[in-house]
Amino acid sequence: MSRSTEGGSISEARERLLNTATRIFYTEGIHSVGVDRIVEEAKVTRATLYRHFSGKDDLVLAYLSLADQGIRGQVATAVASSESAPDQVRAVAKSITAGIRSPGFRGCAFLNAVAEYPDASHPIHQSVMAHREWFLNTVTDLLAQTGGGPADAAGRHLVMLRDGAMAAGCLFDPELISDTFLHGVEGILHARTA
Amino acid sequence: MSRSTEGGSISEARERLLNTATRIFYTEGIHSVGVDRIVEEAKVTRATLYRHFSGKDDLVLAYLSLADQGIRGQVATAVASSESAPDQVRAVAKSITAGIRSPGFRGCAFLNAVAEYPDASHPIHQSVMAHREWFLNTVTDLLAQTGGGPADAAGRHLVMLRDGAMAAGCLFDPELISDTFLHGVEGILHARTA
DNA sequence: CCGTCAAGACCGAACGTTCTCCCCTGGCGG
DNA sequence: CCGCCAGGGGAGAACGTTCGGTCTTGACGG
Repeated sequence: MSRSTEGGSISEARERLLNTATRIFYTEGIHSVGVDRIVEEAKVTRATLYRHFSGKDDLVLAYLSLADQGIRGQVATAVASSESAPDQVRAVAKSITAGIRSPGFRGCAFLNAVAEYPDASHPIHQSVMAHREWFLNTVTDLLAQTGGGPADAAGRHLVMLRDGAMAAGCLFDPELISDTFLHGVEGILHARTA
Repeated sequence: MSRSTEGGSISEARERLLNTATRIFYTEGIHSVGVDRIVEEAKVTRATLYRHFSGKDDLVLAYLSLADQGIRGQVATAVASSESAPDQVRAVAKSITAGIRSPGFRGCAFLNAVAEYPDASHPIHQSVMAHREWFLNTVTDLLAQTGGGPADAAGRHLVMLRDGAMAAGCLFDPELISDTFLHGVEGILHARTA
């Protein structure tokens, strides 16, 4: 476990910092927590934080980048789990509801972040936009493979449903939200394969 | 214009304060703006703010209450504009897309606020929840009047679509979002009246 | 020797909040 | 008519705390 070979540029303190920041930013928001909290709970000093990140914004960017990687992996796993395009869409939808049902779910990290950074020129806002663009393209491509012509409208429909499910998933019964979402996805699929 | 009779308990400074707070909180978020900004742009002094509100949180609550009143009025107008239940749902949906299309749209004031106040015990969080409960009940009642049995699932579906449309409306082309949303609403209606 | 980290002092600025002082206006009693 | 005063509002200083960020010192280990 202490094997830090292979490149070796990975700092253990940096990892603790990023994990702590991820947990706190996700559950409590960004503007409302100061670097003191993160530094304290990560058991590092301020100097260590600023040695690894250029500032708080950079830490937030790293947090979102980590979340982005996680979701991309999750989608890739879901797509790899099925053969047919419709089932791949269903698998992606199921992975979303799995997140909504999981304890500690606090909504979409990206939607939450963009609510705190409305300025479109801000790097954090742009990071959110980039993630959303990737996700829209990914599900649109997936839907296109189900046949039934251009999937742009269906892709937007699916993303809209996902955004609503993610936003409400921590404000309402997660089971009902998940059921409603999956039902809506089946509707989108049915409209294309019918 | 200076006629301030009739009760006269309405303070002109308070109104300026609340309007300014509404504009700034909605467009820039809550935690990221200080009372100094609001006080300055409302052309009042800090003392005046604290004479009318018990603190910043109270001002935020008043902002959300104002937004709540606005939306309730908007829904009431939409419902009154049509005779049949399906057309009333369409009218409500159109009023939502009108908001999304309007310049300066920054998403749902309540979803944005709750992203900054994840703590369920916080009064601001609870204020958002109360608004959302009212909205869900309202659209569920409306859908129930279209016939087709219990409308709980349809109501949740509609709210989910609305949440997604409001969340993405300021992150993507508002016209495409509006079209996608209205198309989804027609789908919900079609499933009930078919 | 050099990079990493702990520990903590320190900075200027902004935070939410409270304070005092004074002006202005309107109502009321003498 | 006049004097008084209560109260809303403006102006601004100041409160103590926290913010994000920098700096120093010294211990440890490759």
